[in-house]
Amino acid sequence: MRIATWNVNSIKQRGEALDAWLEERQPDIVCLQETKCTDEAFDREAYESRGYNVAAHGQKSFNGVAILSRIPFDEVSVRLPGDAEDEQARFIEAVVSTASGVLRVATIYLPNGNPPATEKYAYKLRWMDRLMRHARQRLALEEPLVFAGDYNVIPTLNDVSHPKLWEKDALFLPETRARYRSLVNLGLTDAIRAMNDDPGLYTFWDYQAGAWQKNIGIRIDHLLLSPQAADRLSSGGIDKHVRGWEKPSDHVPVWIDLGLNSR
DNA sequence: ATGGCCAATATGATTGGA
Repeated sequence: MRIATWNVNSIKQRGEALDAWLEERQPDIVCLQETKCTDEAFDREAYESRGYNVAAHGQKSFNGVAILSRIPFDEVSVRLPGDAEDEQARFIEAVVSTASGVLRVATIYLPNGNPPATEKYAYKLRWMDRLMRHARQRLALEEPLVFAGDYNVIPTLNDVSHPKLWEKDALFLPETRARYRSLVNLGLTDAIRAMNDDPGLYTFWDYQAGAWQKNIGIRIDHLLLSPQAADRLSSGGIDKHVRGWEKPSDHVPVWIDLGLNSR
């Protein structure tokens, strides 16, 4: 069972790249962020024709998430619980059945939070608190669970090429990283770090100032696993080469293989 | 890592991204 996450920065602009990458990587389940289109405008058929079931939750212009799955959805729910007033399209959770049992997957687009001294940062921290409460509840189910997405969090010094530059940024502030640690410390496993401790693993390179050419990047796209999922983790990686394609997103896909009888 | 980008929007300037 291959599960991936990718912040595509507009699904309309990324159609060709997404097609090429699906063909190359052959994921069973894909969590997408920043689709930037309404559910009406989402071209479901393009992915259904490739064998994927589609769950989309979008809004006009910004945000927007989706899950593509070769396995039919048993359940789909949108919006992170904990704030009925939150209108931003940042969360979908789905349940699928595998030969090895149930699998729960959520796509997450955690708020950026910049600039820090504003309501935007307060919203980010509140969203992280809600995510932690939700994760605690889901972990109690003791199921294979994957929370995958753009967390907009640089977890450690090992995940950034030029830490000085991010010192005062919402993605790297001590308060942000502490919230993220609390989330992980509920019992989640950062899949990429479980397999590879090397520095220089990035998932995002800014479009500006030649960041990609100079390999100035950060690791902010993560797959967090429940113990039942982590037990089955067999491999995974960051598809860095995709950043070098024509018309790239500023993020690249990250994927894992779980031994769950589909692959 | 700031001279240099990209996407969406009744669009040619502004907002959001990270």
